Amino acid sequence: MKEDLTQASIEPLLDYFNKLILLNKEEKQLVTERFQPRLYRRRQYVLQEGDICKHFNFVVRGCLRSYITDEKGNTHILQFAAENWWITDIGSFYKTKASKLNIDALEDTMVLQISYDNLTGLYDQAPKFNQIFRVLIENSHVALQNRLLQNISSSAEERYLSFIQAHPHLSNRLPQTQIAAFLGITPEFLSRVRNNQTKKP
Amino acid sequence: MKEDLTQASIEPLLDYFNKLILLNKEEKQLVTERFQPRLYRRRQYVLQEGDICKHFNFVVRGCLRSYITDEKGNTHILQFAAENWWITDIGSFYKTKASKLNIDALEDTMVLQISYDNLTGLYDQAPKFNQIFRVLIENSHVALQNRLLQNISSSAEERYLSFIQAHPHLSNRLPQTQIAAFLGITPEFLSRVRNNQTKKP
DNA sequence: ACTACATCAATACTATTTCTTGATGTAGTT
DNA sequence: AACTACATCAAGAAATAGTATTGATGTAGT
Repeated sequence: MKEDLTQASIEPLLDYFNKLILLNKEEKQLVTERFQPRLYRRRQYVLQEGDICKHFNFVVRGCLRSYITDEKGNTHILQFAAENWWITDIGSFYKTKASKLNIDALEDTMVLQISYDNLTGLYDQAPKFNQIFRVLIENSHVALQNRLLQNISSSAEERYLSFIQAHPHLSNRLPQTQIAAFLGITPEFLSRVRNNQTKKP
Repeated sequence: MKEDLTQASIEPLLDYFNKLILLNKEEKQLVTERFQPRLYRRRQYVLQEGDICKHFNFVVRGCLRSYITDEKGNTHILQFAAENWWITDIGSFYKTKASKLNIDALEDTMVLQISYDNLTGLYDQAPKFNQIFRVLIENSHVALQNRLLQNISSSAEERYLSFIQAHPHLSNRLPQTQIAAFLGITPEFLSRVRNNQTKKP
């Protein structure tokens, strides 16, 4: 399964913005100028704990994840970002402070990324992007809140079910180890949960 | 083969320096403060062509390589850096100019790295390090010169033999593709050279 | 005691990376 | 024209790494 990742198309990003708010030609041009394509290979870091997050990343192709590693060495996944998703450490990015998160690639991944300076420049040149990025951050916020609510109120099985409902494409694309780390259970237990599921209905 | 790369020990670096010139307690403390541990995963870039090389890197565990890619897309390896070796683009680092080299990780690799500012600070606080880094750069220079001489004067087979003599541990640790890229031949031809060798003696 | 999970270890599978080999080609000697 | 020292391409084999499954056993909270 070889795919050409070298050609980064800006189209998916323009489409994404266009669905939120219609862009004119100049605005599309600005986006094209200020976003940079970049390839991250599987297992490669996009951001490492302790570093300052320098980019807002839009995934064109592939899949990234953000996570923390606890004292015991267990990793806890905050977010997956596959095609047409955003991922960054917003706190670190806007406040220019050290991040507590790691972001890395689960697959070879092409992103379109924008630096802080380029983003503030974009805001100045086309204030409309303030609104776009506000909406975008709102969306992330809502997703995060749902996830937290899920997490504190449901069993592993329920969380698994709502995960496959919310991300049907991811559930059979990502390794179960990753899904387990997202759900907060062991891969072994996830294996058993899945096994039960297939027997039930 | 699981290894703990999360714990970066400063010991190998202190040992390394100590073998060149004895350090006192304060100097060891300075080293500890000014060098940062950092993990690079296999295939991850430490430095990319066009970027400015920001660090002097000492490999604690793992292996890095520096290389260029030519117009045809072939990679030519300048240097491998395994345990207790240094790797950086000295020109880019000291002159703060864009590098022509790439440096990346062949294995998951823990380095201790020092930034330009921290290094000049170290020179100021403990002038002894001027001498240490001079020696260190001399060593690199000699290695480079030998490599060049080898390269312009020997056949692939001879270069291979002197490589395994100079780096016996690397010759069966690195993939042959990498060694071939270092020797300047194709992996296929290296395979045949090796085959001939085993038949001969 | 029962539920909902964890931990450890062994085994089986799958995918990816690396190595080898054969066939064929070429540029520069002899 | 033949020979040497390499390259290129393609296919398959071998080695390694990553992933999934299962059984046995453990534990904290109801």
